[in-house]
Amino acid sequence: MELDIRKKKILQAIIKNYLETGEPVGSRTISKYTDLELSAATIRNEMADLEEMGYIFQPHTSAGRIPTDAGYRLYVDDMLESRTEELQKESERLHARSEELERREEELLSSEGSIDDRVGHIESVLKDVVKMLAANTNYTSVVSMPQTGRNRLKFVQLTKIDEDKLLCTVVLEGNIVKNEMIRIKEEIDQQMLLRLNLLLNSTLNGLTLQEINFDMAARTAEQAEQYGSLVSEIINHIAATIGSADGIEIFTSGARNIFRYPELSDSMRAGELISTLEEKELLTELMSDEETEDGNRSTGIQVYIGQETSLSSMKDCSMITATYEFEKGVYGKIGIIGPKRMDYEKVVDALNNVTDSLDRKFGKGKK
Amino acid sequence: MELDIRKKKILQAIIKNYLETGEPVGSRTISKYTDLELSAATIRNEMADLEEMGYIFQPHTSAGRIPTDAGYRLYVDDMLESRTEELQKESERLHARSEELERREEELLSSEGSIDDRVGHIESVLKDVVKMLAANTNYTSVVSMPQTGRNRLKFVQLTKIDEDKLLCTVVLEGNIVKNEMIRIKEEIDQQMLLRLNLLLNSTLNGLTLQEINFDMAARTAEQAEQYGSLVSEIINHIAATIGSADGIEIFTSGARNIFRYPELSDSMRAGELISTLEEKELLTELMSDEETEDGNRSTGIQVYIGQETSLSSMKDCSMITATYEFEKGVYGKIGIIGPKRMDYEKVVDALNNVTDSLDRKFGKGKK
DNA sequence: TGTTAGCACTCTGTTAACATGAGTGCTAAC
DNA sequence: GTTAGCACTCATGTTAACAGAGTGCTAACA
Repeated sequence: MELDIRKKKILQAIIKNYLETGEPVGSRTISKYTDLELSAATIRNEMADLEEMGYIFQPHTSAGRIPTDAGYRLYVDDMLESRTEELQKESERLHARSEELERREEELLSSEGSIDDRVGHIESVLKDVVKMLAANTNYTSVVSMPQTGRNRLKFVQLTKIDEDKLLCTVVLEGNIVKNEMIRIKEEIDQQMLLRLNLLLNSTLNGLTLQEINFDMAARTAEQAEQYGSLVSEIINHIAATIGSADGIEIFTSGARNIFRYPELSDSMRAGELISTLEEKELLTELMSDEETEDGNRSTGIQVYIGQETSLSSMKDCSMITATYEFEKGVYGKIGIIGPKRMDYEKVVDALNNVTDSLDRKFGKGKK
Repeated sequence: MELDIRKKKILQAIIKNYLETGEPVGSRTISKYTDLELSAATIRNEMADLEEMGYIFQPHTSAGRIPTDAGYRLYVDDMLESRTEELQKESERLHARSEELERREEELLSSEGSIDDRVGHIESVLKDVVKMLAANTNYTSVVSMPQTGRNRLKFVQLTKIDEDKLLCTVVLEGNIVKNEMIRIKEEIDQQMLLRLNLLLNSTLNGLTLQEINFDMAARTAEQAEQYGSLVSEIINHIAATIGSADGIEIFTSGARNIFRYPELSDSMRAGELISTLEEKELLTELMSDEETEDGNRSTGIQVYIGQETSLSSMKDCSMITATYEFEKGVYGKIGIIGPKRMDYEKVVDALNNVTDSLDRKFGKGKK
């Protein structure tokens, strides 16, 4: 069987209607809803075909039709295609369309000082953005802090805080900073500290977690004379620190929006969803900046429908993510989680706007 | 009317029964449940009295009775009293009783190195603890990072990271560390950086946020000669950093446990609760380490029943918090949120155990 | 005077029967 | 290929009946 234009139009009409109402949609509705001027009976025949092709299904005999994941997929792909075309042709119009949204974002993001304060405040900026996004879309939204690709060490520094405490500051490429307080057994003098700092920096600079191994820790420790054991422990700590930076930090907002959608809000489903949002580890996979080279990568928009996320807790959800650039080569992701019948179009627009703003604010230099 | 022993026993029986079943409890049940050997009719009379006194109420005519907040209060206060007595008399038994619980905690908390790694890992330790607590109690649990009382500045350090970036590391009393990346307009040499560090430390050391005002920023800036404007901006950043440290960091776990309790799990209520758990700001008040000097302060256990939290989202919940000591004088709180009919006794025990473990691990030196 | 048995009354939750309405598939006619 | 008509199915909502649990009250009892 072939998916001709008419079938596609009907499918689109079904989906659009279902997105709006959330109710199974019947042939009569479509007959009136579209400009196809077809009777309900005809539509019924076409719908039977569409069902056979796997794009729609009936929740029970004698109910209207609901899109399947495949149906959504088709719809979304079409939408994304026309969206990117549109984007290329007249990106301004896109902005104008959600003008109000953007105005609010601008307001939120613009607050300049004579020092560029962008780096220190990412966390709060992202929290604000994710909050606003959730409030504007009525879906749950999620953002990940920028992730350094390989987490190369850029700079280490030990500082004496108390007689028995050293502060170990680790800066990774992409200017991710981590601290660790280390308690030491015997006091250490400033002179020695300076030497240790030099030693650590010269040895560890530019290395990734994988490259800091037992062997080199031992060799470095040797050079530190009587502080050998201390140094090797410090290196362990540094490795652990880098490792912990590998865990992506994620913020969520608008979890309660789940309850707006009956298909997600029964105890079981909602509980599972809330869990994954709270524990965040499970979201890591979805929010990590993996390198896929499919067509949509250009706009950075990625759509996961139902099972496509491979998280069982999200089998009734869709998720849309977009990538923003923090520093050159350092990306983070921002996403929206909603019911499968979410307003994909609106969400894609909203995410595009947000990432534009973030890119302007952070990455690609302000306009 | 007087609350004699018999009435108290009946009230206790009602509450105990309600905690177990979650159903309104009737006179017949009590007549059998207690060792008072009274007929249902008698109990009914007493219950009418208890209702008049405001300790119990009927959800509707011809239903059993449910405790009011006042009823719970009475019950909890009695329980806490006997608990602390018991604690003083034979604290070992208490430990033995929840032996299994404690074993798990110990396992979780004990992992020693030759460097004392306690400081760097609080965050992960607390996350583990809160997770375990939620899993063991089947309630939602919450923990706050240690809060420095007044957030005095202990140490500042500027470090050059790139030509145009300084890393500003701020250490507050209680060894809370904060970083901020500052982008500067013109490069600065090491010599000058050293001087700025000295200047900043000598000026700001020991100050709280309140004490860092515009006036002194100006005076300090003067001393920095051509870097005056830079210094005053840096001071602003430092102030902001301290300010942000005032915001308590809170982790939650087991939010989904809300759905175990029907009285919390309808969309409205659950949504509101999830929101306050997600946004955390609202919890700040409850989790901040204010100095009350009521009796229960000794054990650090605090119980909020229903409206007592003053959060409307938690009007159907109870919350129990306990205080743990991180460093001398630096406390954090750990708490449990559940339905009003939660198992107060079990939760108090669990919290006592957890804070004991944390104190042993962090504060009062390992045993 | 405190306690108890008995009884009428109230409210909830469940079940069954029934009507309604939306939607389908199929057939026959256009 | 399209449409009108019709019988059939299924979910939903309403109503009535009924059992069960619990109360308050009264009268009897120790």
